[in-house]
Amino acid sequence: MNYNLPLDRNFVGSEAKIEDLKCHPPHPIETEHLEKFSGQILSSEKAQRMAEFFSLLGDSNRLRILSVLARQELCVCDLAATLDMSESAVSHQLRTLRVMRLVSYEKKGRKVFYRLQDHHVLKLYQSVAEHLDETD
Amino acid sequence: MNYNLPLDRNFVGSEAKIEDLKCHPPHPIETEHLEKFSGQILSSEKAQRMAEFFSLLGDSNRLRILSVLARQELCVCDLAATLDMSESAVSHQLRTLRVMRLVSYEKKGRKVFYRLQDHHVLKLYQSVAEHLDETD
DNA sequence: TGAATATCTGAAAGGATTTTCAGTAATTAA
DNA sequence: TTAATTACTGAAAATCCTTTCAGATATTCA
Repeated sequence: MNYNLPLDRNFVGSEAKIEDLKCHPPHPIETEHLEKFSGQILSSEKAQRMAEFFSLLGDSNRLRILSVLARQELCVCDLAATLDMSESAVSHQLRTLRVMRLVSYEKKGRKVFYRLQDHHVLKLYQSVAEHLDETD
Repeated sequence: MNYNLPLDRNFVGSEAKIEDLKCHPPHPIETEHLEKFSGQILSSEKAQRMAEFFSLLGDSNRLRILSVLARQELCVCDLAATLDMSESAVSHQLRTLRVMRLVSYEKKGRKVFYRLQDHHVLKLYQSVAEHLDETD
């Protein structure tokens, strides 16, 4: 991703109630403001857990794995062949998805079949897919 | 396995070819199934765009920035003070959020006030927050 | 039994991302 | 006008992630 859009520095400033928020001297006024809703700011701990969840879906190969498993359960080697990934890479990603309880598995002979476990992600997936369709 | 969700338009794909599958012996039953769905796998291009979107939410500091902006617009230095981040780090993150059109900004004097632009993310945000509350 | 297959694993390589650092520019205050 | 404040930026440092590589184990097949 390349984010190289310059900020528009010729922005026409509008009249504002700057007295509401002043950074200096060290935030006497807005500190009160911030305290008012500080109890509603996402805690670092919860932010971390949410970020981990979103990050799970933040990899194209993991998304493709999930999209295939949404259709049918598959063994590792079929997943690898279907997605054109190495079996080792697929296995590593499946472990991540396994640990985070997004997929479950069942061993059959020397193969291991994986399937979706968390159907909640499908709704997120669909929601974002539609969103991207809209804004394109 | 079909979970009966209208996902078909999300699966624009051509990557699954039965002859690519290399499990030995190839599974007769699964192979038939795969053929049925082979045109519906998430394409690499779309997977990439979806992954970029999810990755945006896959950082705890970006999530905390969004959670604060969900309550009120704020300038960079107040964001930095509130979130205990350097102003530079906040500025870098705001740029990515800006480029991806999740926030907009307005310059007032020497301050730049940021606010949420894409309220779609709030729904995703709340959805995952609730999900994590459930499963804890 | 020995060979082939399927999967998993840790470590290292190779990338990508995030923060810090140092500097610049614009605006305001003294 | 000069100093202070606010925000942005590129480059480097520090982190984090993903894949490859080189085995290891278990299962099936001939």
